[in-house]
Amino acid sequence: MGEVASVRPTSARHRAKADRRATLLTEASRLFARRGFDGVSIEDLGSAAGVSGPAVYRHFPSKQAVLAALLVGASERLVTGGHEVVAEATDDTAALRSLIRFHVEFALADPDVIRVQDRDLDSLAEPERRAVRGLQRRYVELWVAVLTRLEPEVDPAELRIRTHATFGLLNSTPHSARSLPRSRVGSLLEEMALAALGRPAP
Amino acid sequence: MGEVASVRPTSARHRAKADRRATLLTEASRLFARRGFDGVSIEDLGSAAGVSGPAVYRHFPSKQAVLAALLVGASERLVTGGHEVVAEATDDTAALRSLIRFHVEFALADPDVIRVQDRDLDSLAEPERRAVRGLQRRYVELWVAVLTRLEPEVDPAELRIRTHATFGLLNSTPHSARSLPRSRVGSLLEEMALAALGRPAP
DNA sequence: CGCCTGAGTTAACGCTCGCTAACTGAACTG
DNA sequence: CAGTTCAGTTAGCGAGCGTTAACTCAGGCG
Repeated sequence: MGEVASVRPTSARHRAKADRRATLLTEASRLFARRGFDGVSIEDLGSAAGVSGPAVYRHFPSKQAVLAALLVGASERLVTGGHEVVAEATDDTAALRSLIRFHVEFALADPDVIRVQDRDLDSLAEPERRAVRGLQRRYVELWVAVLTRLEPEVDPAELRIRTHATFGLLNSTPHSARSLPRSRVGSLLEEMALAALGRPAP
Repeated sequence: MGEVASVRPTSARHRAKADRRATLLTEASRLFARRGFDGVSIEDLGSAAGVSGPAVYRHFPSKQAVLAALLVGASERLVTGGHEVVAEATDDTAALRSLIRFHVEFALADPDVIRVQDRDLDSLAEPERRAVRGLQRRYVELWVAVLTRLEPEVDPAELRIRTHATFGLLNSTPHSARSLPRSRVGSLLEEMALAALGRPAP
C-alpha cells in the first residue's frame, strides 16, 4: 500500500522531489490543524514549503489529494503500529497497555495530524473518505478485539463506544495547554485511559 | 449579558422574528456540524431556515455573527448550568458526579453544538473568540475548583489537563455510532469519566 | 554535447461566496 | 386610514480561490 517499487532511481532530482513532497505534507498538517482545510489556500501551502502556488500540482493532483495523502498515511501508521504492538504483547492485558502507550505517543508526537483527522475528514470526496474510514475501522477493531478477549461477556457495541471514548480522552492532547512536560502528560493520559477502561494500573 | 430589556413588545411580528432567528441558529448548528463553518454558504443557511440567502442579514450582521451567537449561547448554558449544579450539591463528590451527569446530558442533547465548538471556534474574529474562550475557561475552572477541593495535593495544572481529557472523553458522543440507546451511552460515559478521574462509582 | 524531462514560474479563467443595493408589501402605529 | 417600519425579495459587485496554460531552465541521459 503506498509507494511500491518506485524507490529505484535515486538521483539528486528524485531525492529533491521526495523532500519537497514530505515538506508539503508536514506543512499541510500544520496549516490544516491551525486553520482548517478550507481555511488554507494552495498558495498558503506552497509558500509554506518554500514554493509558490501551482507548484503543488507537480506533487499532488489536487488540494484534496494532499489531505488524502496526509490522512491515509496517518491511518496506515496507526494500523501497522497497533498491529505490531499487539503481536508483540505476551497477554491481552499487556496488549491493551501497549495500545494505550502507542496511541499516546502518536498523539503527543503528532497532535496536528490528530486534529486534522477528526476535523477535516469530511472534506474528502467519497472514495478517499471510504479508504480512510476503512483504515480507522480496522484500528478500532484492533482495540475492540483485545477488549473482547478481556471481557467476553460485554456487548461488542458497548466496547466500540468505550474505545471511541478512550480515543476522545487520548486525543485531547491538541486542546490541552503545554503547561506540563510531555512525559508527564503522557503518563497522565495513560493512567486515565486504563482507569476509564476499568483496568486501573497495578 | 444578552438581550436585556428588549422582551417588551410582543407583537406577532416580534414573535415571528424571534422564531426565525431561533430556526436559523438551530439549522446553523446542524449545517456547521456536518460541513464545517466554511463549508456552509449564507444561501445554504437561509434556505435551510425556509428563507433565501440575504434575508439572514435581517437577523445577524454577518456570517461570523451567527457562529458567535451559537457558541456564546452554548458556553453560557454550560457555565450557568454547571454553576447551578455545583451550588445544589451537598458535597464535593456529589458536585463532581453532578457535573459529569450535566455535561453528558448536554453532549447527548446537542452533539452538533459540541462538534462546532471544538471545530470552528477559530473561525471567529479575535474579540468574539476571546469572549467564547473566556466562558470556556470559566467552565473549566468550575471543574478544577471541585477537583482541587477533592485532591488539594495535586498540581492544578495537572487537574486542568485531567479536566480537558475528561471533556474529550465525554464529547466523543458526536463520533460514536447510534448503535446503543442514548441512556445506555449516557451511563457508560458517566462511569468512564468517574473512573478516569480516579473516583470510580460506588 | 544536444535533446528531453519535469519542477518551477507567472498569468489568467471561471466559479463561488459574503455582502450590499434597490425595491416590495404586509404588519404595526398614531 | 395614512405613514412608517422592516423582514423579505432579486440583482449584482468584488474578492478569493482551485485549477489550467504557457513558458523557463536546470539535471539527467544517450
